[in-house]
Amino acid sequence: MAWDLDNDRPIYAQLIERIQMQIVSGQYEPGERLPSVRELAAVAAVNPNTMQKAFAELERNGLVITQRTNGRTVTADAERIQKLRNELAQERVNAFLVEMKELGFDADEALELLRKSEREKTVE
Amino acid sequence: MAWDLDNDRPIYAQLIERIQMQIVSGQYEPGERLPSVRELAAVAAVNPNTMQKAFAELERNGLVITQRTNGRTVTADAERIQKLRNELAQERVNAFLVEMKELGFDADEALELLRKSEREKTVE
DNA sequence: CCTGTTGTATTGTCTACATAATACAATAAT
DNA sequence: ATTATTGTATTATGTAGACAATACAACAGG
Repeated sequence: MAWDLDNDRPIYAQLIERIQMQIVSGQYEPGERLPSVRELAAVAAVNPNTMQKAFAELERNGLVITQRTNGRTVTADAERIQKLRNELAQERVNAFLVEMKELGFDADEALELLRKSEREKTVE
Repeated sequence: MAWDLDNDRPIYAQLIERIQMQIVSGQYEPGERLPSVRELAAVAAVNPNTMQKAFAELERNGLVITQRTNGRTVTADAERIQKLRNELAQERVNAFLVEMKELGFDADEALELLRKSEREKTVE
C-alpha cells in the first residue's frame, strides 16, 4: 500500500515526518531494525534515492543509527524518543492555536470546537 | 514587511492561504477593494507572476472578483465568507485531532495539552 | 486625447525535486 | 569462497515552481 503522500510538498520531507511519526508513536520500538532503503522505497512507492535522502536526514538528527552494511535501527535512546514526541505534540498544539486565532477564534472557542468535534466522533 | 513564507511549500499556495485568511478573518471586508497584483507582490516580496497565479486561483474559487482594468474586490457575499471560515476552522480541528492521534494522544489528552498551553500563555 | 494603472500573457533562465538506471564497497549469510 | 544484501554515489532526464524582463489591451482619471 503506497503511502498517502501530498504532492504539494517535497516527498522526502513527508517521508521524514512519516517515519519520525512511526518511531515516536511506537510502531518501531527503540533499537528495532528498520526495513532497508529499497524495501521501504518499494512499500511507499517512491524512488530509492528519495527514501535514502529521508534516511540521511533522520540519521543526522540521531533518530536512526546506520550500520554501514547491515541496515539501520531506531536509536535505543527511549528517552530521546519520548522527548521528541512531546516536542512534536507541543508544536502541533501551538500551531493549532495560532491558526485558529488567525481565523478569529480565541482559545476558548477553539476548545469548544474541539469538544464538539470529539462528541460528534464518539457518536459515530 | 515581506510576508513570512515557508520555503518548503509552493509560494503561490501559501499566498492563496494567506489572502484567504485575511478575507475570512475580516482584514478585508466583503466588497472591499484589494491591492493590485504588483502592489501586493511588492509588499509580500514575491514576483508579480506568482501573486497573479495566487489571485487567479482565488478568483476561480469565487472569493475575489476581478474587474478587468480596475482591480479586484473581495466578494460581497458575506455569507459565503462566513461559511468558508467555518469550513477552514473545522478542517484545522480535524487535522489537529488526527495529528495528535498519530502521536499517540487521544482527544482528551489533546484537550488537556491545549488547556495547559492556554494557561501558560495567559500567564505571560 | 493622453497618461498611468489595471489585469494578463509570453519568453527565457534557474533551481529543487523526483525518477531511472547503474555502479561500487562492505559484510552478513551461505 | 561465493552470493546476496546493505548503504551509498553518480549521471542523466523530466517537471514544477519562481523569478526577471517585457509586452499589450482596457480603461479610469486627468
